[in-house]
Amino acid sequence: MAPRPDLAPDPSLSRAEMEALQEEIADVAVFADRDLGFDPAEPAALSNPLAATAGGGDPPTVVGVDQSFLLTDDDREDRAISAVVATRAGEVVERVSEVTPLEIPYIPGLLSFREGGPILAALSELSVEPDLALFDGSGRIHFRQAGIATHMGVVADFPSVGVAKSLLCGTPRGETEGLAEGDRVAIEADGDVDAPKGTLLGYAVQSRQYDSPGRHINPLYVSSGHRVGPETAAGAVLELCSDYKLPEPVRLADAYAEDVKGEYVE
DNA sequence: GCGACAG
DNA sequence: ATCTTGTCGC
Repeated sequence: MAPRPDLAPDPSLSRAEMEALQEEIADVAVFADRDLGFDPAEPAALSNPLAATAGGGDPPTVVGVDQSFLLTDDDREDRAISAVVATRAGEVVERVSEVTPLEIPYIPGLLSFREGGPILAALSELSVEPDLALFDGSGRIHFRQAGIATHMGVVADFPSVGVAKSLLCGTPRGETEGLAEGDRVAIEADGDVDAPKGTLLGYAVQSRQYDSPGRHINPLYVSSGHRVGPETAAGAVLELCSDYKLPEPVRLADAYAEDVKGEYVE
């Protein structure tokens, strides 16, 4: 495979052109493990220093991507702060951020056309090569199987995973309320998705859960972005969650994006 | 017309 | 996403 800058999100396209581009993205995307820089059977190498060193070579580089926003009255001068944090065996090795003007409003299903450009701008400042990139949003769990994680993975050509806090589309194969920590429930294609009904799109993943009843934490919705299969995606996210609901790289990117925003306000 | 969806 | 106080439970 190779990077596909020609498929980068262009905010000036018409809605129909955006949707057509997403169909093309989904067409070239690989929703299975391919050329991974780590062993999917040993996800511990992603966060555990001991397991990471065991193999002999360099520990895989895992990056988390997230954004914060500077919103205005009329949403014509909104800016996005994109943050990327790179980790290796659980340690931060690099972080970059970029402030970018936003061209279009948020439209469900077309998120990557609003936020994708800003994210690519930040990624271009990164000096390390990601072995895995985690995004705040959907991957294959998308109407046209081309969520922001898939779009970014295909354009930059690195393994990517979508980590969403709510379900965009698709149907869980079972109950997703009050799951136990480590549980996963398959999300399959339904009539709203451009894929054969029943196609496995991803998993509801319970990364954290309270011990006692009463209150419960909602699961994350994890899906393949590009070059990662659904099981590996779910396993990687669980491995990368230590003490919080979000996988560490994404949590760190979220905090960094908030920090940078703080320098523009208050 | 009804339904309705990441960030 | 962002704007915000209090409040529940460990």
